[in-house]
Amino acid sequence: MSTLFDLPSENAAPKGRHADLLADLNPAQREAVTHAGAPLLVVAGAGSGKTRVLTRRIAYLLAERGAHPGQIMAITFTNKAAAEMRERVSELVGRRANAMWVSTFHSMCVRLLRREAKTLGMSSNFSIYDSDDTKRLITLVARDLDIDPKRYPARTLAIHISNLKNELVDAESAAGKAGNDLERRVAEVYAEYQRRLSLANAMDFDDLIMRSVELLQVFPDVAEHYRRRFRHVLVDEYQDTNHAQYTLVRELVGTEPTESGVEPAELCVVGDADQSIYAFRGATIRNIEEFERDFPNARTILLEQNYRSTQTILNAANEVISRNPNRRAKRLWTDSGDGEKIAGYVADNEHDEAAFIAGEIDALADRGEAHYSDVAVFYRTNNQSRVFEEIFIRLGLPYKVVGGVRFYERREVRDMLAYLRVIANPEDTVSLRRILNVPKRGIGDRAEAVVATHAERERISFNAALRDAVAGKVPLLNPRSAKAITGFVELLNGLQELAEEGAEVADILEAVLERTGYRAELEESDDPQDASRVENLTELVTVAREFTESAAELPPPDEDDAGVPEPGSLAAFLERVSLVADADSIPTPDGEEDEEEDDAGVVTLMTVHTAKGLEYPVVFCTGWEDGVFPHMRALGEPAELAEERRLAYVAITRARKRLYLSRAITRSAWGQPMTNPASRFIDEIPVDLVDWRREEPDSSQSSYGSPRAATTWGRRSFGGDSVQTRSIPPAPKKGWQNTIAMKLDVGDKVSHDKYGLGTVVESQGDGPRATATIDFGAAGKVKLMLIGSVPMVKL
DNA sequence: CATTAAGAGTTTTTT
DNA sequence: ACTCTTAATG
Repeated sequence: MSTLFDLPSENAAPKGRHADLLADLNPAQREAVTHAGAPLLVVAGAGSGKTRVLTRRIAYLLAERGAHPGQIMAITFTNKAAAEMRERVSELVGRRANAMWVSTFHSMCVRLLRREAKTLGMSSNFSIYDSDDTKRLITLVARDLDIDPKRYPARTLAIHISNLKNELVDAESAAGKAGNDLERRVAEVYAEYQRRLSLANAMDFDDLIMRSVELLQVFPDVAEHYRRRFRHVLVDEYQDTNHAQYTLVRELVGTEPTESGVEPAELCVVGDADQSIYAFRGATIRNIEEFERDFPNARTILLEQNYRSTQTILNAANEVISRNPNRRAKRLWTDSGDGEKIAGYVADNEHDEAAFIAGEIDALADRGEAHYSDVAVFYRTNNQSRVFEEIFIRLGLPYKVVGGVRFYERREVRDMLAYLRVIANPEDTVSLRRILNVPKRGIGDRAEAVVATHAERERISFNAALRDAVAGKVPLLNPRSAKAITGFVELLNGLQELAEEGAEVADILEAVLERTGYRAELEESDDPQDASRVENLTELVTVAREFTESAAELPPPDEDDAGVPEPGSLAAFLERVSLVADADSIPTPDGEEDEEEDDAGVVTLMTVHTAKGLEYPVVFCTGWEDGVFPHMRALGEPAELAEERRLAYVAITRARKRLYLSRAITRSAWGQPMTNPASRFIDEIPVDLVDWRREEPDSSQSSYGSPRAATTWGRRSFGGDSVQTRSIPPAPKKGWQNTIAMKLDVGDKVSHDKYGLGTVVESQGDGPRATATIDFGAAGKVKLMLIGSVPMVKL
């Protein structure tokens, strides 16, 4: 049916199409779409129609320049962006779009590596380790290498190894370049980590890129094959590429003709250095800044016209970002007018700030000026979401927090995925060790260590060592543990059989949940968290079910996609969940996603990072305080401060019509109230753009000694006017008493709920770090922290 | 081996 | 304040 519909339009006269594709573009956009030949950099300011340019360009390549869809590769950073691009191109060119490679860097590399696994001498069914798996493996490695986990935590080692991989430095060169103790340790761990990854038939996220680069560099014939095929390479969010990704792009398109005369492919990258907010993950704006140097003859097109925000909002954004040094000049403008002023609010504390925002949202909704779904609240760090949640719940404001702990990062989900991964790849040691004793089945640390040592000594995999344990070939193992391991191995065998018989992923999952007793354990528990865990697992089964069902509708795989998993298979499912991070969808302003309740939708709460790429009619930027935003850790580092400023720029430019900026004078952090000055970014916004609804109370007034709240209270008592309510100092919260450390001196007597009566024999420090050593007589001497809810009282 | 207490560390996180 | 990982103890 639909083919009949599609075909004529695809073959329609190019002229008609041509006009359609370019008609509603501005001159710069048009040029970006039609430019041919030399490498092209499109510097696309926020809201300047970047995605439109990319999709039109692809459509134009197909319609006007005789490109075949199979010759097009478009690379993004997120699955969401890839899906959107594919969809929008499909709207323009129909199902021909299926032959294009539109994917994230990582999916693209996985596809490449699975197809070419043989060339690299590996198996194409490798597992993909995410940062959690990576950290676990590094922990194991570091422990085996006797590295002090206090001095070199796995997290630190993982970050360093990741950075090295992003710079395409292998373990050997890392060892050669190591100039201090940390670097030598990192190099040592790096080498062993790689060895263990390969033993587990696994690659981490960074390997996907690095090995792909290696593939193209070491095997010129492979590189040529893909260059011959992909004549057009488009890269989105180019400012977020790291060195490895940059090199990958370079290898893909090539810089000069190959020996057999294949010309470099046509490259088009789109990005905005001002929106680079992932330097902490290895992204380098160098790549976009030096594009013209990297690719001689490159053409650069600047998109400055904005189709999203009011000029007021753009002016604020322009002013803030202009403070960044060494920046290429760029000024966003719009022809849609100034709009309203930015609303500012200075709150006494974070609760006051949240109350103001909730009230404001409520008022906007009442006046019919905005649906809840038009509104977003941004904060710098995830922990700031709590106060908003508290007050939104109290007021019954519908909201959704985006981000935080993601679905696929929840423990129960990861446990289940670990089972699936072991079923698909028994050599996946990290997953295997994760589920070894989950749920508890009597295989403790001791038994695990014995098996691991056996594996190491016999130079066999952990999986093989487990099977040795079953066969009684691990002498140091006590019989009880051996029996437990036998049970576990039999369980796995049964599940593997099920998978080999071709059971659906969802059914395998069900079998795991039943046979392991995982579900039963959660259902028996009376911890309310476990109830939601059961729900998450049910959700996971549903996801798996839908995954298999929708696989049937997928286009047939590429003819030379050997090694790429069968659609709908277990391997395909695992690949999907490894490379797709967000199951939680972000509510959209037009609410096409979940429009369950009334038409008003929900308010969206998220970090500024998460907000990149989104837009909302009404935006609340909260916590604009020095120390919060910009973050304390950025204050002393010019480079980091510049990144914070880009973050601020991203935040401001998300707003279409109304922008609110707020800050709190005091905010509790780490249990202690902190007084923060206004964010320097606020001072960078011209004063005439902001309408301050409330400013900082004049401190000279209150410094006269008489508490200002007390005086105003008495006088206003008859009017019932609540103007002053916000100035009333917040009532001390209950929790405060507990957060202040107990003051104990040597000789003091105490009573502890658990240890009973005791005498302080030593006291160290004060404040939140205070500790005391107390002699409880028969119960012995105990060193206790005095913070928090110590179940102890001073007598 | 499992349960509990102490300790340490808390920015952001597209894959 | 809070959460998670490691140490001590039943």
